[in-house]
Amino acid sequence: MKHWLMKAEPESRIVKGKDVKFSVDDFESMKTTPWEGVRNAEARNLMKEMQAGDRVLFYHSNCKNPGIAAFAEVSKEAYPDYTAWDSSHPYYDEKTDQEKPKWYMVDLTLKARAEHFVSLALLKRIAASPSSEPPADVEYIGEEGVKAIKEMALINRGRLSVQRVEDEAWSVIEKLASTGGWEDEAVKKGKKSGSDKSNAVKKGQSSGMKAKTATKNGGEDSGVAGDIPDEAREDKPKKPAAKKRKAEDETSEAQPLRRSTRTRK
DNA sequence: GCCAACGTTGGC
DNA sequence: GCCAACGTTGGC
Repeated sequence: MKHWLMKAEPESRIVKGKDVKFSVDDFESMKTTPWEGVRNAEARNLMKEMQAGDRVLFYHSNCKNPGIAAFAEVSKEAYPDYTAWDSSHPYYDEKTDQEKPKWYMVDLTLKARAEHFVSLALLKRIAASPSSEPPADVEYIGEEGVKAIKEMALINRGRLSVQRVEDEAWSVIEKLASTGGWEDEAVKKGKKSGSDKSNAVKKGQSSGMKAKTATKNGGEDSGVAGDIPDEAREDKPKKPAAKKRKAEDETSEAQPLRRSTRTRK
């Protein structure tokens, strides 16, 4: 079984007139969701490698408090991302069609929220230890744990929205998420980390990575308010729309047309 | 909102 | 195939 990390944006964002927001609350309410909208070749190729049962870290990206919010699993292996040929979809890609799908997605099923939100700030703080000696508050991860974190793509390859997570890193994250023990630097309301275990997830969403538009039923935020401590919530103004990434794939399929990003010069 | 890092485009 | 210019990601 392999492990992965997939990014989603917890904050609203309008793309082509639609809010592609998708929160963990939504994820939780729908249980299983297609991870549509990935328009990056490397990320797509990684999704094609995923097997049913593989475990996935659900990551909050591009928000005030980025980090790992939940655990999920691959419930359906790669299949064509039909949103690519839906012209009304935010991530419509005019260059592909059903005859030759270029983009793929998998289905993910939420397994559990992280009891303790594992923030990027924490992971970076751990990774910053020159000696690989773990910080005192998370000393239970040991030196090996520090080394595993240092090697995470999340730390050294920031822009990849779908990444492989090595087994050691996976177990360190699991340990952190279930044990806690550090001061959550990102918490705004003064909540501590030790006592509450639900501080983790709040809303997750995907955007640059997965565009989850369809399923939102309107009130995602309201949904699981119960377990969501406010600290984790982020509210940023929505960003301008159309910013999605659409990297072309270089790898496998040949793509006849590529959108030129630099045409506007 | 700013801007660093990094991926991609596309001229040569 | 190299690499400069330019876009985008995404943390801060």
